[in-house]
Amino acid sequence: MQDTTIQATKRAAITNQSQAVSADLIAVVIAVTNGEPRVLTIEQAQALPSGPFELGHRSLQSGLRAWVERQTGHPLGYIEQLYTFADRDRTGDERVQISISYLGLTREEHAERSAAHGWRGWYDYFPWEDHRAGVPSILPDILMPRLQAWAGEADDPDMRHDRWQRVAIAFGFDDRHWNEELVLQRYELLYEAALVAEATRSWDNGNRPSIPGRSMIADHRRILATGIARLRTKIKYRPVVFELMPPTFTLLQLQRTVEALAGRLVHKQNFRRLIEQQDLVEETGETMSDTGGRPAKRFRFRQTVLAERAVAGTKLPISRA
Amino acid sequence: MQDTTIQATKRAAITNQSQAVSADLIAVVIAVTNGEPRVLTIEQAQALPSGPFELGHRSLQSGLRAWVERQTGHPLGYIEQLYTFADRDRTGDERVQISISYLGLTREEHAERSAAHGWRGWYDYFPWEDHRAGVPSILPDILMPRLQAWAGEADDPDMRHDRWQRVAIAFGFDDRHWNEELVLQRYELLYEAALVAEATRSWDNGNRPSIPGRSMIADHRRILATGIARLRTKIKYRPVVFELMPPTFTLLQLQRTVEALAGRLVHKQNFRRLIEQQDLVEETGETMSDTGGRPAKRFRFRQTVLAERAVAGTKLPISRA
DNA sequence: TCCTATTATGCTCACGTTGAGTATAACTCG
DNA sequence: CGAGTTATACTCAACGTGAGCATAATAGGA
Repeated sequence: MQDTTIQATKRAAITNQSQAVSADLIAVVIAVTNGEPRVLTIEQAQALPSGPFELGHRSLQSGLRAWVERQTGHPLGYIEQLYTFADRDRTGDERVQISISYLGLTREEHAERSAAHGWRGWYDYFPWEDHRAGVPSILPDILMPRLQAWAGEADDPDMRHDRWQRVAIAFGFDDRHWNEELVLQRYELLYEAALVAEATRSWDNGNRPSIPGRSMIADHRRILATGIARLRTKIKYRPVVFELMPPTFTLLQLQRTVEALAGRLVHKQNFRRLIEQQDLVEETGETMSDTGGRPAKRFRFRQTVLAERAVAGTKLPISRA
Repeated sequence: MQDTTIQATKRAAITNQSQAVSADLIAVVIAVTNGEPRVLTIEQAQALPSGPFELGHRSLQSGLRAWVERQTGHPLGYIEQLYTFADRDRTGDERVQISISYLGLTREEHAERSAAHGWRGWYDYFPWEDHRAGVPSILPDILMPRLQAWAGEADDPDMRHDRWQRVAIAFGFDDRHWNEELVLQRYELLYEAALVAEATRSWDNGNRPSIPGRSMIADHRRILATGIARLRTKIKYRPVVFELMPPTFTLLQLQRTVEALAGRLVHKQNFRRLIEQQDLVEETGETMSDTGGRPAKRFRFRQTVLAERAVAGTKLPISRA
C-alpha cells in the first residue's frame, strides 16, 4: 500500500497539537404527543442530552444512545447525524471542543418523569414557528418591529437593505410566503440581531429585553433549530413520520402529527390522497370511533415499503408556494 | 446561569478519557473541466486532501481550507460539511479518530500540477456512475452478474431476497429506473459484496478480483461517494452549479456541466426553459461563436438571486421517474 | 326519533409543471 | 451554396397539485 506518507503525516500531527481535542455528542430527540412536538431535555429544560464521546463507545451513534439513556432513561430508535461544529472551549483552557449533533425520533412512552429531565414542547423555544392557528401574533407584534429596527440601525444603506431582505425572506414579511423550513435561518437572524437571550448573555447590555421563547445553555437552542429544520425538510421526502407514530393510527392522527411538525395545516383530502396513493399504509381492518364523528379506519405503516421508499422518496402536501 | 452542572460534567469527562481523540479534516473538492467532473487528490490520486484539526485553526472550515491549500496549492471557494464519522484508529494505539468531511466546489484554474497531487476524473473511481452515453457496459457485463452471485450466496432465502432487492433498487436492475443520487448506496453494496479493493484489502482473499474503478486509501473513496451523492442531490434544488462555472458561459456549457455531475443527459429545450424562467441568469450581450453552429448568447449568473434562491430553491430537469 | 355537529371519505376541476417533440434561425466549413 | 451543427421558439399531452363540493357514518341532545 502506498499510503505510508499519509499515515506518517497523521501520526506526526497527532503527536503534536491535535490531541487537545474533545468530542461531545448532543442529541435532539423528538416525539409528538397529543399533537404537540416535544424535545427531550435535561437540566430543567435548559439543555439537550449530551456527553463526551469516550473510548468505550463503539461508534458515535452508540455513544449517543448511551448518553441519552443514562441521562433520561429513554431508549432511542431512529437517529441521524445533524451537524458537527467546533468551538474554542468555553471552560478556559486551550482545548478545542468538537460537538457532533444528532436528531433522534421516538414515541413518548416509557419516559420516566423527573425534575431533571423531561419532554418540552418545541414551540416553547420557538413560539414564532407555530402557524397552525394562523400567523402567531408574536410575529407582527414583536418580531417584525424589532427586526425592522435592527435592520434600520445599520450604518451602510446597502447593509440595511441586505439585512431587511434576509429578514423578509426568512420570516415571510412584505407579502412573502412563510417557509416553515427556515427555522435555523430565523433563529440565526434573531441571534445576529441580539434578540434572543443567548446572544446577549456574554457581553453585557442590560437594556435590550429579549423576545419571548425559552432559551437554552450554550448553543443548544441553535442545535434544536437545526434538528427541527432538518425534520421539517425530511418529512416531505422520506417516510420518517412513522417513527413518531404508534403501531396503528388513523389518517387524521397522522395528519395532525405532520401538521405539528410542519407548524402549518394541510388540506385533509389531499393529504389522504397522497398518503394512500403512495401505498405507505394499509388498513388494519379495525376502526376508531371515539373522535366525535364517523369512525375512522385504522392504518398501519407498511414496513415493506421501507426498503424502497427509504431510498425512493415520499411526498407530503405541504405547500411550497 | 444554571449550566454549572453541565459544564462541570463536561470538564470532568474531558479530564478523564475523552482526550484520546484526534480530529481529521477531509476534503472532497470538485471542479468540472471540459465536461468532466474532477476531484482534487493527493498521493498519486489515492487520497483526498486531509489533515488534522489543530489548535491554530479558527474553525473547522478554515482548518480545512488551510490543509487543502498547503497540500495542493488550490484555494477553496464554496464548501459545505458532509459527514462526521469515528473509527478506532488504524495506527494501533487506543486513540479514537474522528473524521469530518467537507464538500468543496471550485473551478480548475490556478491548479499547479505536480506528481503528488492533481485533478482526477471522478468516473475513474466510479465507472458505473456515468450514464451520459447510455448504461455503461460495466453494469450489465460485470456488476450485475457479480452482485447476483453475491445475493445468491446467502444461506437464508430471505436474505437472498433482501440482498437482491437492495441491489436492484440501487443499480436499477429488473426494469427499475436508474437513480443517479444513490451513489453512496451503490458503493456500500459493492463494499458489502467485497467487490471493491478497499473491502478485500485487510483480510486476505486472493481469489476474488475486484471490479474496475480506481480505489483509494482508507475510506476516502466512500467519502468521495458521499460528496458526489450530495452534489447530485443538491444541484436539483440549490443553484450550486454556478460555483463550478466561469464568470460567463453559454446555456449549453451550463447544461454540459449539470450533465457531467448528474451522469445523465437532459432535454435541451426543457433545460433552457427551466433555467430562464427562474431568472437565474442574465444575458451579457456578447455571443460565443466558436462552437460550430449558430452563435450562443453568453450568460452570467445573477448574483442578485443568491440571497433569495440560496434559500428558496432551484430546479433542474433531471428526470425523477 | 330526528336534527345537528363532527369527522370520514369519495370525487371533480382548474391550473401549473414537465417530458417530449416540431420547426426555424444562424452560424462554420468545405 | 449546401451540409452539418448548434441555438432558440413553440406546441402538446400527461400528470401532479391545490381547492372545493358532496355524501357517509357516527354521537349527542332536543
